[in-house]
Amino acid sequence: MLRSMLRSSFSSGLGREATLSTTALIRCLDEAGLVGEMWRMIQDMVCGSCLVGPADLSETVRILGNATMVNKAPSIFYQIKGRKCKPNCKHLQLHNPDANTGSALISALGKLGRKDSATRLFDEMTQNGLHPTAKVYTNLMGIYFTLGRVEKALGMVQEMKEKGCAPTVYTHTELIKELGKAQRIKEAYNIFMNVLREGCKPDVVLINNVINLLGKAGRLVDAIKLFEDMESLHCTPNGVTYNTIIKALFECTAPASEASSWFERMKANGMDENGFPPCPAAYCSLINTLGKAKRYEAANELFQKLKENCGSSSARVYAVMIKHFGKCGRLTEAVDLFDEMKKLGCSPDVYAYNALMSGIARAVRIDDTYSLLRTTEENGCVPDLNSHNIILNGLAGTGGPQWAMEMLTKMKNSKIKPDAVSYNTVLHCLSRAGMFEKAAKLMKEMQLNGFEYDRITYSSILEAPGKIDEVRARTTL
DNA sequence: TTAGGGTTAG
Repeated sequence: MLRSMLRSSFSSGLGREATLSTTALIRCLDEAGLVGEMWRMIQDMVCGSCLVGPADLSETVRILGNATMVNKAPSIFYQIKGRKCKPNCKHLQLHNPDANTGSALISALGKLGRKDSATRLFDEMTQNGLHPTAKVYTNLMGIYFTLGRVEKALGMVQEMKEKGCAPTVYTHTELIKELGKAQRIKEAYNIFMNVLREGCKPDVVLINNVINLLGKAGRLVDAIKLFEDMESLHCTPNGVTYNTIIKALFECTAPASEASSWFERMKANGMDENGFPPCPAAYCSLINTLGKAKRYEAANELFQKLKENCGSSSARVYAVMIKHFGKCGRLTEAVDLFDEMKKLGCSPDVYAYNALMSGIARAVRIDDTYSLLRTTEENGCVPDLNSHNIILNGLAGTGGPQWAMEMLTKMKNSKIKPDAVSYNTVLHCLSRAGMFEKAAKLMKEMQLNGFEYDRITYSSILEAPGKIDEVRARTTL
């Protein structure tokens, strides 16, 4: 019924009004989640005879870009532009809707991974006399960063300034975040200081980003100083700010008391009222950081708190906790958690299975590991390369070089090919057994298959002989 | 459009 209603509305009018109503209907279909209907409607619009204006085109591309149909957006853009929009383009080019279309399309192309098309479209837009908005510049800058073209990205900021387009807080945030990722911490921090000096008002997201990169670089003092400065910058710290600081404290191996005093401070600021931290992602990150620091009890406490506050947990955080329980030998608790997640209707994914499997393999229960691998498959979860490496490691531990080599051969003949981790695992096992010739041969093979030796490769083969001597020394005593 | 989530080997 809806479809016929839409159809009649579409065919009843001619020209601009009809198109406008079509766009409105497309928007409705999008909001209602009727993706199939929406797509048919758009195709009707494209194939029909009425003119599609830049505003409609812009809106359509935007909807497609935001919906899961991002890959359809460019083709629609070019179809309409080529067939219908052209006659109007000359005088419409300087209109905002066309700039918006280009902006939406650049964003869609970026999401699609078609970065070269995005940059080309940008050039096309500027050559046609369109003035890109700050949003477009920021978007394109992000694209250059992901392409690893840092200087070109920085050039975008320069260019926008020269063209009289003022960078926004989004631009600064993106710029500082990306420079941080590229390990150019000092530069990022200087840019932030310049932003302040130039009188641009930072917001809490920008500051959180700066705190985050300072913490990651081990500049804890600067990170905390910035936190203290927030009040004078008229920014109120939120849950993410506190989490970022606390995470930085853990990563810089600050004393536990210092981290808990920040927890208390956060609670005192009312962050606990609405369920702290504000979202499970923060918990997950903190739990993992605590586990890595071998502070398993603290990790478990936080995990329990997450369940209390959010009612349920995601498979991701379960996998993290299961992994850490397995690592510290608390296998029973790992298994209990695995059962608990199933009972609560949170079906384990390959990460959860791998986490449990590695715990079981660590406890040298290779048969159980195998049976878990089968269960993984039965539950529609496809074991991946990591699952195989976990089994390989278990086999190497219990059955020695022979089992390890057998499994490696099996992997080479199967769909899931061994990677550097697989080779390192077997190399370690061979060296431990004193089979250095075989190890040397395997290293050659590893290199031939395109895997470089890394720190772990060397430590695997070099530490093992030392251990053999230890064993010999003990037995001759 | 902007911050924060998990895999294996030593």
